[in-house]
Amino acid sequence: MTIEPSGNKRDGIVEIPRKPVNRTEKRVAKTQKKLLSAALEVFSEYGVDAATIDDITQRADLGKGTFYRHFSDKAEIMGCLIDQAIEKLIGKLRNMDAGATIEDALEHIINMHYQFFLENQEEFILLFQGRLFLKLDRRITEQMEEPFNRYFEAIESLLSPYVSEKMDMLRIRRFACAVAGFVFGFFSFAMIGMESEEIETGIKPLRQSFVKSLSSFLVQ
Amino acid sequence: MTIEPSGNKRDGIVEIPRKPVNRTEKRVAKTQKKLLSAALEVFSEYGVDAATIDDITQRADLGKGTFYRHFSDKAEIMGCLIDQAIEKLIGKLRNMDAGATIEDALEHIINMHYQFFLENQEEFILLFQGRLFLKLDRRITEQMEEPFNRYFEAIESLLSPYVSEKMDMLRIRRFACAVAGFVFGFFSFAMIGMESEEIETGIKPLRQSFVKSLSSFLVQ
DNA sequence: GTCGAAAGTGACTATATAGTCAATAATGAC
DNA sequence: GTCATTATTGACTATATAGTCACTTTCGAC
Repeated sequence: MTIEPSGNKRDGIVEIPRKPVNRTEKRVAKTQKKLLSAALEVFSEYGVDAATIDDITQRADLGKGTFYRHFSDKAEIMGCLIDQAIEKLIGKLRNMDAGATIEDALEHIINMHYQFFLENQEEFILLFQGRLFLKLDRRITEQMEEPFNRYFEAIESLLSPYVSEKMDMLRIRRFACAVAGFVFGFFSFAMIGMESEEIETGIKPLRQSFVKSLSSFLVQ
Repeated sequence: MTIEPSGNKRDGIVEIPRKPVNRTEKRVAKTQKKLLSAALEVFSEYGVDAATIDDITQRADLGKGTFYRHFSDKAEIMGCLIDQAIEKLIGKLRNMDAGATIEDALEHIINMHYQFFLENQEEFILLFQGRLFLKLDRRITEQMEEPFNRYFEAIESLLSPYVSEKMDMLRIRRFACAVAGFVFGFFSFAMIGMESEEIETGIKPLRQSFVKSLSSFLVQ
């Protein structure tokens, strides 16, 4: 049983990860999972750049060689984590009640981001770090942009029912940027001087205002 | 003439940087400036963690030892840059026309952020990176938080004239977080899929809506 | 011009990290 | 059980970076 070092979802063809059947496959899956969750912890604690492979394998309680059997380098495991996090966030966005108004839809989007932020602070930090890779290194960026585009597309498809035919994709993209920016930005800045409960009570009235602004922007 | 390696504004007492008088002082000032601007470039290109001292000194066309004569390490020069950037941003915020309405004040805040973003993309990236140091390493964080607090206070003092007496500081702080979050977040995300002109046309209607919502939030 | 003091230099050392690989352990097929 | 296959290991090498320091250059006082 050989593991393709770069055999993850990010290489064009999506690999169907069929359920592990025997002990070896289970062990491999368990090892990969340990590595991924250790990397997530370490990346969000120290930052992606500052984190070392040794940090990851020590946190995972595995030998260093094992890391290189599963991932070719730090960028690859980072890519997998970004993918995972975005999928989780998109999953939350998808399950929306039918027959919702546009305000409902917007509330839903913001609430789901908030929930994601509360439940997955490490992933939240990771996504924001990933976001900022943008200007940092073009090579990593291009590899990174694809999952973010899927994220924007998820927001767009949620909102397209409410949007007039004439509104072009660019306009919706702008809108998605604003939502993502507001939600991520608010929580990011809120972290500086606010306790968790404060964030909750603080975001509520702002969220209402924001929803009003955005819906009037969309239907205009 | 001796340079205190940690003799910058960040250590409690604010040092008055009197104008250089002789050639030596001019040379020192020039060297420091070269180091700072090289560091700014390098940090925003590669990321603070990934950037090395050699990157900085090579970019500045100076010997490595010179760096250590002016700054004790990377964190210190980073601190100076954050300070500088925040000061620049606060400076922009301050010069507001007297007799402005609350909508004017909000517009002004958002416009100044936008201008800062356009004119100082490197600083913008740096501040956002600094912002995220939060969860990454507590030691660096505490050193970092002080300028961000000054930033929040600048926003608060701009808005306090319009706010009812009963509104407590915490509430205003929340508001400042939301504004900063929205503006920084929007631009950060906008970078992913938008050209510069698109950002400008994209932000405009959102800004108007946002201002309306926020002012009603403040005066309520 | 001379001289003392401070700024600037870059080769050097010490250290930390990435990535390798020969050896070991676990597993499945028979 | 035996054996072939493959996952796992961690000591090892190669390399990159932080930080130092003896030396050179620049400057100002006289």
